[in-house]
Amino acid sequence: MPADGRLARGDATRRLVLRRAVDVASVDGLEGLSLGRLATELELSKSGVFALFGSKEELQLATVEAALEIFRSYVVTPAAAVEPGVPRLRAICENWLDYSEKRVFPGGCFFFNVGAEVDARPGRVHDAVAAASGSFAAFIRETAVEAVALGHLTGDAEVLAFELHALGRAANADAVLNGGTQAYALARRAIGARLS
Amino acid sequence: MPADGRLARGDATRRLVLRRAVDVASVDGLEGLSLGRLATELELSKSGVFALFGSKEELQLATVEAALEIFRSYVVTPAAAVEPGVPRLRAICENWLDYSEKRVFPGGCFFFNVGAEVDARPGRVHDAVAAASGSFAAFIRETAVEAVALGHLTGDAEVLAFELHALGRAANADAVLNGGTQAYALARRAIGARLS
DNA sequence: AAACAATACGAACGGTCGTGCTACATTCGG
DNA sequence: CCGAATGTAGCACGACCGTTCGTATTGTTT
Repeated sequence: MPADGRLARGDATRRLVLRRAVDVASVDGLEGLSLGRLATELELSKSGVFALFGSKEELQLATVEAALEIFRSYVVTPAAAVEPGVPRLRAICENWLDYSEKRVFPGGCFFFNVGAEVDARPGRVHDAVAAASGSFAAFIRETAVEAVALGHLTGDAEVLAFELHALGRAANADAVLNGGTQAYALARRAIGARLS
Repeated sequence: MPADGRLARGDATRRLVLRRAVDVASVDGLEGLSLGRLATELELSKSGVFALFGSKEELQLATVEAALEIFRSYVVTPAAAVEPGVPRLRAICENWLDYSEKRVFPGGCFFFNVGAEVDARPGRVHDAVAAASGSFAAFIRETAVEAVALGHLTGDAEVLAFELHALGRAANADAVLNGGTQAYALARRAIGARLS
């Protein structure tokens, strides 16, 4: 069962496809993903890629899942290892800004772009993206609540979490749309003021 | 020249098409706009719609222009009539949140969705969207600078403008993606704290 | 060794896309 | 009133889409 060469090979191709898929989707959206394009770029057959996922929607869902794993490994997991309260809050914001600025995905934050794409369209893809986005928002919120409980901060933790999340996303949006890094500097100043 | 029945008819059809186009694009994006779909929904011929714009890119540019006019009439123009400084800043934020919440465009803020779609793709459409978005950001920034100059507020006007813009967009994003109006309430609380 | 499962392929399907070309009313300027 | 300009329709095109099918290959299981 573990030493199954077929599954191993299939998984390797799957990973290859998904690595490309998340990059494509971060620029052209999940609708801009096309089986033919992926197959051509990776020198695979279109039907082979299709067979790997079963349908375009399944490919989209797998792409969201793959992007979530990358996002977690860059932003959430390292921040979760930092001591609770304001230090962890700072880590979340800084990791996220870095993740956006370094273009872990070439189109900027994957979930920002894809979220805006599917926000007004019902379906399983929408739900998957909303769940991923919501779980990150919850992580910020819980950390903010903790920071207040620990006496690191005063005020409304929910509003603070909303503000921090908003500032990061705005920096990503402005930087990707207009180029330059000025937006990140503005966000860092605003976040710093909120967490001092 | 003014009493040109042909041009009048052409303009009327053009307006008809664009009104639908902005609604479609706010949900499905500028790439989701298709000549065939617009023609079918409006009971026109595909080639007729095509001839009206000359190319899909021209249709997209005209759609952005039409959306900008609607945006201005709802948000910018009424706010520009309010006395400068903090009152005008409040008006901008409140008009914008209303514009998003009332779903002037069915997919939420047109420029938020379309901006995320074209942000990482070069071209004339990208430039048009970036210019529109930038001019609104500049309007907020100038109003914030004025508010500081008038002594209504202290602090960094650029950062403040960035924060206000960020809070509005985040409210739009969360509300459209997850439903409900809680995000607007959070944004209003945060904006109120920033402008008191 | 035989039966089976999974990868990957090439070819083809019906459909939609953007884009031309042609044709025909309608309405204009002279 | 006539020729030109214009709005709109019909039709066909090549390209690409997601999907299906048949098939060769390869690894696993019994």
